[in-house]
Amino acid sequence: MKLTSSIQAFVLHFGEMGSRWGINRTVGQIYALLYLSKDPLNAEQITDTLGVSRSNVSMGLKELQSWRLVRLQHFPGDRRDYFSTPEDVLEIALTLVEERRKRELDPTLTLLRQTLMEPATDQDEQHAHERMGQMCELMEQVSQWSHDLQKLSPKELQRLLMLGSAVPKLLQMKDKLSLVGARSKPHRENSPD
Amino acid sequence: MKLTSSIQAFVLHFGEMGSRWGINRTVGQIYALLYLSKDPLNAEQITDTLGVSRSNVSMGLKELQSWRLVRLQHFPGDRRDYFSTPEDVLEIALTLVEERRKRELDPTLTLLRQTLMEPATDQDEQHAHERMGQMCELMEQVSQWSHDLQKLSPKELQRLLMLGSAVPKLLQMKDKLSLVGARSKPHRENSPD
DNA sequence: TCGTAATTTCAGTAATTACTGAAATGTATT
DNA sequence: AATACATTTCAGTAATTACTGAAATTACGA
Repeated sequence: MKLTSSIQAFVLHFGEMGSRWGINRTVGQIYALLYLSKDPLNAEQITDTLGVSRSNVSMGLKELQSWRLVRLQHFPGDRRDYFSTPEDVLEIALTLVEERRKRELDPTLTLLRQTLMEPATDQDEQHAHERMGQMCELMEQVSQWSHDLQKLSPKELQRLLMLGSAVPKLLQMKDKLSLVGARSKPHRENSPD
Repeated sequence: MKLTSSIQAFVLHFGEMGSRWGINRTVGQIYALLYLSKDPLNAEQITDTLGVSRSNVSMGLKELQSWRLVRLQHFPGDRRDYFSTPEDVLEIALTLVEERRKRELDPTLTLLRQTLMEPATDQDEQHAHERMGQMCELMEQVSQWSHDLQKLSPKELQRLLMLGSAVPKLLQMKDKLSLVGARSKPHRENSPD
């Protein structure tokens, strides 16, 4: 793929942002390239375009696959692997949310749950456990949000995104309506599926 | 501060997760310690507890301040700096969302807006610009969400968190209501402030 | 303004992470 | 089963990031 100046700028930028996003430069650049490319690319094409080693591209593609951010496909009469990104940016974002939850939240959630099983032994630990409990509760909720997001249809997601700060207004509306057929405080506002 | 086994486990865990969260081990450990501590701590106490160099703690605290994740305070008759984290985990989470937006989204958004000002020169670039446009739009929306979140009261935030997958149901409700006093499709569902 | 305590800076070094090239492994074709 | 092509693995090296200790700076009280 030809690197016009604006495409190159984007690719280099993704390389630089990589470290902030928890991936390395090459992985960032590979992703940027695949994201912009009209057609799927094979490893050799990526190698040539980016000017990095073939093995580096191989490792980068494996990493991107572990994030479920690229798709592997084949063409008849060609046994090389071709890679592409999903068309839909919302789908991409959803994958990103899910994978970051797994990597950045779940391990801590596991530790917190384990730790909170044991009773606190002294004063300091008492307080520490309270704090861990608060963090745990919040992380559970965020984690649940992430799971719930995955279930939404693209349409619903798109609407949710556009809502923005209008959400609290919706909540107010809901309150007014609830006054009619009111039940006593439910712990969680989801009705069980 | 005494490191009981569960406190130590938490501190070490935060150190290890640091690299995934975009901070280094020491910064993670310092934060964990401050988060769990009942009272504010000064740099020397942190140094002693973690067994790292005084200068490392100094740099770590600066980093945490740049994230706005710790607060500096003083006690009468003591000129050392004492650090603590906010009580409210929701407030902490909000700060985190805001700072990550600044660091992980805004630079890319800036690049995309700049790039999309220029017209595409050829076929490949044409397609690339369309893709950049899609990404830009999505990032604008996510960025706006982040901004909007900052404006919510703790109460509203708490309710929003508990909503989870019930949000689409709310959307449906809204649709039904909107049928009454319906306007023609607004581009964004927020009413301007 | 001098002395002392606290903090920051920074050059040097340690530790970690990223990348390369060569060799090994896998896979389809003849 | 031999060949050709594609991909992966991995040891060695390069590059980056993290950490330390000493020196410099800052802030305050005498």
